[in-house]
Amino acid sequence: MQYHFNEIEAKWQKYWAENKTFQAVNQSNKPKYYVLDMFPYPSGAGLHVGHPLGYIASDIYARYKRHKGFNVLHPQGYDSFGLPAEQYAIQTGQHPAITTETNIKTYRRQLDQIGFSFDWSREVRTSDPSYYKWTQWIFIQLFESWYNNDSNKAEAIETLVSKFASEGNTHVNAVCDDNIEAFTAEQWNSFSSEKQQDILLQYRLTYLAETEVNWCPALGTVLANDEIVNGVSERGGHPVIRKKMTQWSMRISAYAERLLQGLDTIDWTDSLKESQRNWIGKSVGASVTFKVLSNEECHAELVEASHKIEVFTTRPDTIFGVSFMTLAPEHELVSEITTPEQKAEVEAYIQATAKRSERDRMADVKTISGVFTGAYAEHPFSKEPIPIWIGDYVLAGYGTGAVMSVPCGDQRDYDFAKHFNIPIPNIFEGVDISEEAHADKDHTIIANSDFLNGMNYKKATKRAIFELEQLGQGEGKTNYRLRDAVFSRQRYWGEPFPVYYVNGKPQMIDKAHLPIRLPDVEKYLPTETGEPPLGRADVWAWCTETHLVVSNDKINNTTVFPLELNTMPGWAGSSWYFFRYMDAHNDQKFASEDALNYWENVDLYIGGSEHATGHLLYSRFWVKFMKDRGFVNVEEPFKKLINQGMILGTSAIVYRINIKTVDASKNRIISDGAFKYISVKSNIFASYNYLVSISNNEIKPSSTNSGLFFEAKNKELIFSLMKLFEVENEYLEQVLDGNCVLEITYDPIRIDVNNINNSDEIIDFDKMKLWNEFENALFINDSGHIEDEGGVFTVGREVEKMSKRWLNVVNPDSICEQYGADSLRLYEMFLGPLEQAKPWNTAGITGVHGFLKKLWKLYVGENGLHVNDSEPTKDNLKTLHKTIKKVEEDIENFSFNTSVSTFMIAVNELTTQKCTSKKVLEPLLVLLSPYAPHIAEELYSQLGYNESISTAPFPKFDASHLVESSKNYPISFNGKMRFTLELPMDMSKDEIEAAVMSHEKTKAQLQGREPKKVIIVPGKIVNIVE
RNA sequence: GCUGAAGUGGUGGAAUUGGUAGACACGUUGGACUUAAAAUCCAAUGUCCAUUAGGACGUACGGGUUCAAGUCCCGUCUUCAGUACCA
Repeated sequence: MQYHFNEIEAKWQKYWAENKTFQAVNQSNKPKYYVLDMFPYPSGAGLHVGHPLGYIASDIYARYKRHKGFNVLHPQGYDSFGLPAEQYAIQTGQHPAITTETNIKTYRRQLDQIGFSFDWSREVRTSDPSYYKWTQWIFIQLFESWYNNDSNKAEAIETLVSKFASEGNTHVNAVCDDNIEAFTAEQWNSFSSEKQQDILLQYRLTYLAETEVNWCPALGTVLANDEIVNGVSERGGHPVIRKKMTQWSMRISAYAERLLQGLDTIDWTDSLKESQRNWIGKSVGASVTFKVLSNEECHAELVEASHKIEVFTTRPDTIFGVSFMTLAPEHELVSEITTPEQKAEVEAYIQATAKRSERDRMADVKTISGVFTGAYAEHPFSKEPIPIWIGDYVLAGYGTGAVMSVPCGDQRDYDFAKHFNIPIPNIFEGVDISEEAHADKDHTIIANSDFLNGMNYKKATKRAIFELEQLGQGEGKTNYRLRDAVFSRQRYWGEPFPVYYVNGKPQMIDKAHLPIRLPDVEKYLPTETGEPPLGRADVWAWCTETHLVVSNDKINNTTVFPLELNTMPGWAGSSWYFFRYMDAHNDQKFASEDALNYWENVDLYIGGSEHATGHLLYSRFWVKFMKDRGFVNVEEPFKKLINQGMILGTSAIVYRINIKTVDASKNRIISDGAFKYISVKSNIFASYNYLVSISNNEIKPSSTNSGLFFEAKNKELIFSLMKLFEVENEYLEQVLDGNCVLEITYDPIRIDVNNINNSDEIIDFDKMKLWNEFENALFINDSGHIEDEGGVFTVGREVEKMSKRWLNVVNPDSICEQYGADSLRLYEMFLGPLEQAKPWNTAGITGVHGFLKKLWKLYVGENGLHVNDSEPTKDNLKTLHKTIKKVEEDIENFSFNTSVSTFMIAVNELTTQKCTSKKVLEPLLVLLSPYAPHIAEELYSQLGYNESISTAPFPKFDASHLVESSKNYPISFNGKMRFTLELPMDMSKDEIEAAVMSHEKTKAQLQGREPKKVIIVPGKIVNIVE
């Protein structure tokens, strides 16, 4: 009986589906374990072999945990709102829901054929109204919450309202908008409802705010920074302008500190935690207020009270080193403080910066630019006037958009000061600042700084803040880089907001009436007036009497009101989906309390590192919010997280050859295509091996750049090349005379990797000729013959990102068909460490496939099963238990590549041992089952079981089988291993030394010399030092 | 620049605690079986020197610690990823 993987795999996939083998239950005596893959977007292109890598790893772990006696939740679903479906809809008019449905079907088929142990009964889709109903519900909860800094958590907005009503807002310690007016309880109670709503909006965790965005009028949409290249849209090259728009925002900044602290409680990689830390960007320092001196006279008595510049600094200890101030060109005070003499220059500078995109400004770090405003600020302590400059190295969006410049301690300030000849006072004891700024704060003593003299960074900072507070001109402050997150998208294919507007004030629709379904539109583009696509919907108004979405023409602004036209961003649905899997069909709650209490949070989360600062930060924010409001009882969504590395493609390259004769100075081309073949045929392609061989292995053609490959100088070679290319005689003579040079250049051309065999050779030339480029082409094969096709033709290879563009995409469908899902699963793991990026090369899969065949043969012979009840030998048990130990350790460490090797070694050994014992071969199947579940199930059933192998207990490791009686000692001389010696394990050090020293090879090695020292580590090594 | 990861045969990679570097595979070469091919099986395969015995070199580079270094320490270089005028 042979190993018919296709039949076996189809059979077990059907069995698992019919028997609901992997359905998780919400009540169990077993301990729970929750394994989750990052939410996939079902793209139209389907899966390539890179996609399932993480799924295979998590599946192995999930299956392993089932063998270990856990109740495992391992669900899967789709983050099915998103741009590609919308783009497709814009182009074709096809409703995105239809495209999405089709794509999901393809995805599901591809996932099923790989044999994942997903519990599909819990599938969720973000675009399903029964799901986004709860996304809308959470949005409303955020709207109805504020962040209380005193209790350090989010609270219901009612608690804020009652505070306002009883004591006004002056004692409220909340995370809110800047520049909020103070009011008393009486004032609050006398405010109109509209005014009250306006005020509350400044406190809510989701709020409407004016945000500056990159608006592209031609596309009618907002673009992300990386969608803009050189100030125009990447797609289409349309101009982009900065525009203020009213959009929903999320007050994630309220959670900055908790998001930072929480990182210490979770088991994520350092690099991931580090990028979240960077993103949150906490800096501790002080805010300092500088008074602006009046324009007329720079005397302290004439300080104009109305103009103050607030700055944030991490180095209040260096405040006596301030020699100028710099404002961002966009800073609102710039126009007010600029003196008439400087006005023209300042305005020109502001205009020039406005033209540069934010990205350009950031990319260009070298150019120092700025303008003096003519105004001066007063130093809070020395009362000296300080010139105020503007410069585009100060960003409007960070801190207060203004800095106190301390050139001696900050390199950018230093460069600026040098460039504009501003004094650079030195306030560090014994430090030379003639060449560059001195940023070190740990080993530096402050000098020339009045009351800070002689203090170190820590002391001086404390004192400076204290003194600033005394003056009322500053205080200690912690600043975060993390900005509130914009939550509105001018798109169609996303969650609609449950929001309508009364007199322009947002109102939440009552939770009882959710979901608010996405309306139909006849086109998926923005409206002519620049409104989002939902502006095209005819039925998109809210009736407060019937609680229904009604036709727009019923809008009367008394009972029927317009609905929100934006939709939610992609991260809305993905920020909480892991809770929905716990209770996917609940229509009363997003998940029942019982389910939430049982499953808690995700134990193991696997996905790509591209979500480091998006999804993984936002979902942590939402979970913390939901915890605060008592909806869930966990503080973090993902306990352990692993980033799988990208699988890269191995592109196949052929070299298009150009032959020219040029004059000896190489300036003038004498002939370009003066060859018979070129005049007849369009293209000549050379094989990699040919190109390497004619250059005597000196040149390896680059796969990415075209260029001069070869210059023929050698007469013999010239002859052979001319013969090969049938160069016309007139040139032949000139080349031989040395008047001309034969020059060969090449262009690398990628061809489909699926047309390459295991030895990097082209399989099918006819298939290739379907591409224009290769039609009628000629091929110089490895042996140097020009042929229409055929011969051995080796391609060059280059590792690059797997993408259609490079023709290096390998589809798992064809792998499964040719080698089976178990081979695919094993090979993906075998490629290398999970976290590392590594190239895919289909050629190698024969190795793991051969292993599976060998495994099969260990159990099944030509006449059926040859496993029996014979007692295992000592060797059998040794092999088994060493495999158990290694595989278990590997799985716990997510080192799946090494366990595949371990399986290979085990099967090689057991085959050599001719093992037929069920007592060894059965546990081996359980070990293998997480990796290659189909073959494991099949052989397990052939051993006589009617149940699935999926919950068979994981074999117990017994160390007694690994105890060795002897050890093959490496005998080293001065650390170099010379020979090995088999010695009993129970020998003492002295006995070992005696045995080694008396050995003839030792004597030969020493040649009579007396060793200085003999190092013996029993059970490990012997080292003789001469 | 900063942060993180990494650098080992022709290739993917192994060596988890400092203790026989290159496991396990791919590829290559030779052989068996076959009319032939495929499949399968066997053997060799880091580089160099040597007929053999054996020897020298070898984990990006330069130092160091140690009886012993891919592994630890110092310095340098390179690659990849993320991030960036963050005050």
